[in-house]
Amino acid sequence: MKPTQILLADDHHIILDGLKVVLSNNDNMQVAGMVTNGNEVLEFARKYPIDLVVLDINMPELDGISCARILKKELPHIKIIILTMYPQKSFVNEIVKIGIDGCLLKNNTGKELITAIKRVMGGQAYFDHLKAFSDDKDEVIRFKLTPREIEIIKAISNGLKSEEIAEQLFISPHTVLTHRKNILKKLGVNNTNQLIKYATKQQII
Amino acid sequence: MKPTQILLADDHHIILDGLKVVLSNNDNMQVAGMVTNGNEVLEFARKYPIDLVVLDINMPELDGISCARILKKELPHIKIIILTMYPQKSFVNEIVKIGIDGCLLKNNTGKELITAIKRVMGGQAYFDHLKAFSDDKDEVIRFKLTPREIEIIKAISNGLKSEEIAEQLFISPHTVLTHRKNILKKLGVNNTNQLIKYATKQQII
DNA sequence: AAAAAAATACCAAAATATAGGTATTTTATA
DNA sequence: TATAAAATACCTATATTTTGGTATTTTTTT
Repeated sequence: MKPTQILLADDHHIILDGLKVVLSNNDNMQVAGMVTNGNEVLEFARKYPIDLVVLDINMPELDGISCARILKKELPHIKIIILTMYPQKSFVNEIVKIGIDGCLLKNNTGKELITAIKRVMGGQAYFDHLKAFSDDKDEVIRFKLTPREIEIIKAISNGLKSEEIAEQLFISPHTVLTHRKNILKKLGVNNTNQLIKYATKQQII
Repeated sequence: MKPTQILLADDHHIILDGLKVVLSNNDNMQVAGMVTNGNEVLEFARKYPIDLVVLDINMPELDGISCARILKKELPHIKIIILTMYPQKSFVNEIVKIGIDGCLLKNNTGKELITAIKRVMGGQAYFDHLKAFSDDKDEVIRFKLTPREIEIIKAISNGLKSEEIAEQLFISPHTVLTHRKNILKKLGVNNTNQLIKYATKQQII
């Protein structure tokens, strides 16, 4: 059987190096390429016949999730496994929607990645940390932020005050205040400080 | 020559796995152990004769920097290389003070780690990303936070208000306000929102 | 023991955020 | 084309942070 052609994507070379060696020990898997951002993933996937991509979420230029979305539309036969540092609930929704095949945390052995790849190539989904990722899916959905809200959060985290945000987005300061209220409520946090910590950890910003 | 005995410390197993394989290809280096937090590093180092530790900064229980500090006092012959995700200016000072032997970013090839280890074992320091780490050392020193200030920042990021922080630390609310003022001034940020973003990115919290 | 750094405490005014609402318009989606 | 979701806007009151000061005590370093 032809070995599974795998593309590795992570902006940290040392992780790529590690992953490569881990997978190289396996006869029916071959690392076809290693790239460091989402755009390079697309370029590579359009050019070479790969079977599976291991995608880090946080990459410069084009992040893993956005990349996966494009990839699944353009080349739906390519399997996608997301490899991330932390469980990011904010993405569960997207992950399911896009049709990503597998998800696992970096806090995991190489063996587990191999298991995941095998499972996914066999047509099954692999969400080892399903619990961590979606232990309360409804909650996640309920808390889903709108694009505008994410814009607002980013502005807040940059230290802009409501009035400045309003100017920047050409809307009324009242609207900004409303957004802020909604955001706090959705995320179940009490104030902006908690919001920023949460958003940073969840890598919304 | 006896191979260099190396202890790897990172809270992400997949990185440990990767590092191990990368180093295993080298005859005069041997991975003596792999651990996932600072306390385990200390336990291991007290028990087994290791030559060098590769330390991640961000680990649960006992972080890399604190661990290095203890290690250098207790077992000064052990070389320490810090391996971190981002250049964290806030730590440059500490790194120099503690006498850490090397520093490199995870965004780096395995080859570079091997080079670093060789260099460090040869008695030299290895700060490949010295520039990233300390392109403005004076600034870093000027901006250095006191332990108390870091405590305050953590509390703020948890969403506590000044009064609550005061209660928690058994000090006057006025003192908390003073600390907050000093922190903002030291870090050159305009408000708490910027502070939290900065602190999170720099991984002060 | 002296000097420097860190932690402590207080005052007062101005600026901002938060909490409680209601309500209309625009944009997606079924 | 209905319907739902998102974005918009406003009001009032209270809570909290931020700014600009001064100053003493404790701890650390030289």
